[in-house]
Amino acid sequence: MKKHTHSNGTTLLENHKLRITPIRQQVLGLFMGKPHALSHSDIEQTLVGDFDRVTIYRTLTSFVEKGLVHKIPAENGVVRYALCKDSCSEEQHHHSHVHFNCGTCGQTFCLENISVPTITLPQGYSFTDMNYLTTGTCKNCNKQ
Amino acid sequence: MKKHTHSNGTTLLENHKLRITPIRQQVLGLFMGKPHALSHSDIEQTLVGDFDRVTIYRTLTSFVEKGLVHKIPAENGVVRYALCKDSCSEEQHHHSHVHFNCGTCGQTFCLENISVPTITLPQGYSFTDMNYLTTGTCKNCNKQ
DNA sequence: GGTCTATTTGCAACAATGTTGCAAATAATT
DNA sequence: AATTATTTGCAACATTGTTGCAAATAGACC
Repeated sequence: MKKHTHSNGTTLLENHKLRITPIRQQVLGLFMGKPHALSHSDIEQTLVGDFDRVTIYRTLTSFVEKGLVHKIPAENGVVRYALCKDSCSEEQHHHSHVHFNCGTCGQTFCLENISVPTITLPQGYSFTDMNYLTTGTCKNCNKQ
Repeated sequence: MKKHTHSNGTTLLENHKLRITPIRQQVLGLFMGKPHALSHSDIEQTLVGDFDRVTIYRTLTSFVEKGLVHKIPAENGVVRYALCKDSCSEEQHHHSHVHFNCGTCGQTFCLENISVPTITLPQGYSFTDMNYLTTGTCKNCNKQ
């Protein structure tokens, strides 16, 4: 049994000062329905109905700008996006969490419960964000 | 006064079972002459003489395969490459070190002296590699 | 409901990045 | 110098991302 996420998504868009449009609702729905990060082409292939490639790019850009999702670059250069857990806004993103990229299924997950260990930067360096990307085999793929 | 790195580079190529060719010597020379990581387009713009784009891609791929350099994906999806410090080979890469991307000059550095803090993955996940990418302002840019 | 306006979308065109197949050139070996 | 496996250049193509502009539309106001 699947819960209707429509109203949640709409509220989420409103909270982040984004106009409610069909493509935004549908893209946000995809993110809410999947446990892993999505690439532009994932989204392009999954969307129902005819939406322009450019519009998908702009949708993702607006989501990032308003703090709804964050970008995750993979080892091979593929850029994926995942929902920000909470309390991200246009002003402040703080999604310094651990990402895990499975070499078998290729999917990327946010390990929300694991906090990123901090490091001490060398003298002179200042810090704004950090990204901890691990590669290996995920729970599901290890079962088989 | 600049030291000739030609012979060092040649030995390095030989050690990694790579044939000595003009483009490989020159690309390796670029890496040895710069403290920061280089992207494909950095290399394309800097190389002296006419080399094909495709050949540069293949040069970088062979360097990665043989453990001479490693890939570093930046936040925006740009892929850069940097020399492996030492003891990387075709069989084993272990360049789990910290990368720093400066938001001001845009350059990426390997912070060789800082070891990557380890984390405990959730039950069921197995681990092969990790990559710690920090963003901020580098030493040079902070001076100004 | 209808009108207005700023935002969003689709389209076209383009730029950048990365890949593949194949023939010619060349590095290393004999 | 001859041989052979590797590497290079070229052409063609695939994917990914960007920009400008006119048409469509979401939200606000009456």
